[in-house]
Amino acid sequence: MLSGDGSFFILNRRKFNMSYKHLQIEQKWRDYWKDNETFKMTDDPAKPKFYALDMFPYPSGAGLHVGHPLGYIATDILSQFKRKQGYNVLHPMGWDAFGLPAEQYALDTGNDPAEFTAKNIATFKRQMDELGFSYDWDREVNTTDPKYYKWTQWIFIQLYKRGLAYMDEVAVNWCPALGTVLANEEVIDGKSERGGHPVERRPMRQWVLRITEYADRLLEDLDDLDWPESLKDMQRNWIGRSEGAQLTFAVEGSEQSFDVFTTRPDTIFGATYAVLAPEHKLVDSITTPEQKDAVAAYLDKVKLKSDLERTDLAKEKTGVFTGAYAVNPASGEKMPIWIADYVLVSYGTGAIMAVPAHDERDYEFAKEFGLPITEVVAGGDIEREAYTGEGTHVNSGFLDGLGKDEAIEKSIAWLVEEGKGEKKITYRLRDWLFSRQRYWGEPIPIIHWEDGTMTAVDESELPLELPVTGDIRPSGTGESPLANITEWVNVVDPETGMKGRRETNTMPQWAGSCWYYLRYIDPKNDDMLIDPELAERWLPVDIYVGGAEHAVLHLLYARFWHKVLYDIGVVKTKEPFQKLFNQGMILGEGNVKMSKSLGNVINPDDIVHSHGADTLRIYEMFMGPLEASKEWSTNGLDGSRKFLDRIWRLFVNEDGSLGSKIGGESDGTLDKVYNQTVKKVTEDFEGMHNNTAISQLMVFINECYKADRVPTEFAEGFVLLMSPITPHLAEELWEKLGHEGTITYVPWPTYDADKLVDDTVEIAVQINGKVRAKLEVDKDITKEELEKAALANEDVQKWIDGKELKKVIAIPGRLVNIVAVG
RNA sequence: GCGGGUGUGGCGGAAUUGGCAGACGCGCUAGACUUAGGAUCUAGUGCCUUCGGGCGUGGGGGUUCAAGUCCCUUCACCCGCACCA
Repeated sequence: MLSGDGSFFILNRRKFNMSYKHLQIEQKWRDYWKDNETFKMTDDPAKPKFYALDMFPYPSGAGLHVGHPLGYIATDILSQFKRKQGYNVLHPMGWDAFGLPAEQYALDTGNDPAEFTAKNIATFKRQMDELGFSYDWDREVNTTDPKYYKWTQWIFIQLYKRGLAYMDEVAVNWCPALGTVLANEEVIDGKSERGGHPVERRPMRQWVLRITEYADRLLEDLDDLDWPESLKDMQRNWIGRSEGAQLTFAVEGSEQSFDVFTTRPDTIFGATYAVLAPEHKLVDSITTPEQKDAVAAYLDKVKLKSDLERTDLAKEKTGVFTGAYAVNPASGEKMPIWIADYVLVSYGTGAIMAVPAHDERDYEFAKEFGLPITEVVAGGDIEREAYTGEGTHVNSGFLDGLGKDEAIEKSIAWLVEEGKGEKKITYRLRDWLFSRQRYWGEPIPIIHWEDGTMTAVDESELPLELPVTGDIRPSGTGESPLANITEWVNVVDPETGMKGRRETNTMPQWAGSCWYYLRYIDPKNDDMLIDPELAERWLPVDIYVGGAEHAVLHLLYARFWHKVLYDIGVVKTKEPFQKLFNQGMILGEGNVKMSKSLGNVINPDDIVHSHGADTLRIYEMFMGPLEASKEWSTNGLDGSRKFLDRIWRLFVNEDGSLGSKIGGESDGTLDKVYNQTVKKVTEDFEGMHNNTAISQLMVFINECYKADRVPTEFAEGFVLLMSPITPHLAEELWEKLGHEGTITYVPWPTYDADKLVDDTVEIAVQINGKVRAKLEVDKDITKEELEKAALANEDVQKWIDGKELKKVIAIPGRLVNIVAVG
């Protein structure tokens, strides 16, 4: 629509009020704010603080689309609202700028990812400015800036020093054809997304963060957070705490043994076989010579399956017998040891005791391979299916006759006594795979020495900068492209002369976003991550708004780092984000996702041009509740613009002077609706119910149109109420009302509760629950008087004539309900 | 399968503790103004109706003087997790 005949704009000039020139007005105030540094935050300890945070974006090449600003508008409204309420507001923005797309783009075009990123950031920033966001750009952070990632690296070193960062052999997606390791999302159906080459699981030495050590605290501290319950549940499920027992099984005829984890140690007498995950380290050593070939064949088959496929193809159980047996510590029976991929190496101990009578998966497997099934809990029919319900224990020796909870307790006590097991808590949460074999990320500040030791880079040498290079192609060895930059990789200890090699892995995109909310508070501090006094004043974040797609990973990782920083005394709060809000999505017309391929992406630049930034802001808030997914509607957008036109016509005459209705003292006409509006808008902004706040503002304007005049006090109050939503329009009207300078810090209007109620109220009278009449009565009427008045009413008389009155419920201020029969 | 959520006019959505369902906007209808109207202003707009009224918040049942709201049951859709021992 920006190309060609330009008819779109001609159309819109006719469609909308010509005297409300949004392009001029919006530009004028953007310039004013910039020239006067209106939104620069100066910390005033005398004021209460408010920290409104958005999830900062990845600056992609595509720029913003209309879905992006939804949450940003909401936090901006809250920020502008709080400023007027006398808060010191911290409302910053920054860039999560490391990440794969820039690296891919650089590979494709031969450009430097840093240049590409800088260009994208400039576009995002321009777009945000044009939407009138009140960010303090002096506090902008950029995760790819060495001054910023100096501290990301510093945090890594603290993790390393505390034993929370370690190296381990982890299976990764290795693509031999591309010579690189792929992220899970780059692997589709076992093939590489780029080129469709085969991908295999291959163990490599990786950095891992010990987040599991914080699992309990991450779980417990959720309780006190003001987050959506569904999101807290997602985190709880992700952490997946599970109580049970760990017990040891001896392998018959060998010195070896293996541990299993079970939540049902009480069913131990029903364990008729054991299963190891294919990757279990005992697999090789216990397999008997006769079974070697079968086991090898099975392992080959499994290796080609990705994690996803292994779970997808869940219908049929597969497995192979090792030839070895374990001994059931309770019954003394021999249990064949099998290998099957329904047991995951990454959960528990990677091995299970199978109780087919009381576990659906074990039951299926036992049926498939003809393994024995022994009932130990009565109540089901194990001929037909596994019984997982409650029941009395049978065939279980000393557990016979007990119920589930008692049996669990007693079995654990017995295991402990016999030295064969113990109580154990297991988590679904796994340690965090932290290294990436990529160029465009924070270098991990570790040096591997030729004597086999490794050390962290000295903190005084940070930041360890990412070397600029023209060649960021994969090294081909599975190492990151940094491995090719010999002058960077190779180091010599100046004191001992020992040679070493820098870690070539880089950090994942999550790293920089784990702590950015801290840096906004003290963005230019070169001596420490954050000044402790400032941290104490500004934390926790009062409101954090972002998409639900980050419900688990980002929010869990950031909480983890925050707790580590708490432990080392950097911050004084246990949690970073006290209150969190997930905004919904904006869908294209037809309720489909906006996407390039569908061609239904709406670019905010176009709307800012055609309708104005204020229209876009108010429309996105008026569409519906912030948390809901909503369909974009051009008609709805026009409606929002019409509302602004309506305001403009009320406040401004054709010749640009202050509207002729505006001015003077109140004659009482608008008192009630004005005070209601102040009350509702104030409460709604506080609770982020911006859609209903706007509807109340519309009600007020409708009433103004019906009134002869709008007193100055109400006109000014209204402009203040509008200003967080439509800041440009509000500034312009504020000026028309005769004020100089910005409206930003003008105190928020208050309401007079006495003006909210009339002297008389309308009361509905129901007969048998149906409204049959309305009464106009004094607001302070008593219950008895109300009842009398209702029964005396003509319409009511008509309805109850000849009937027996069973009961009359009269509630002053609400209604009267008369129960009559006959 | 497990966990969480949502179902209200033609459409987006409002409705404190259970107390007049449908605020506000879009759309639609009529009138006014007008050379003109996709502008503006005013009024109307849940459905049915024999004009008395009746029926209405996904369906069925219940509690209550009173249910969109509470309880039971059922259906549909959405989100997350998914062989987690």
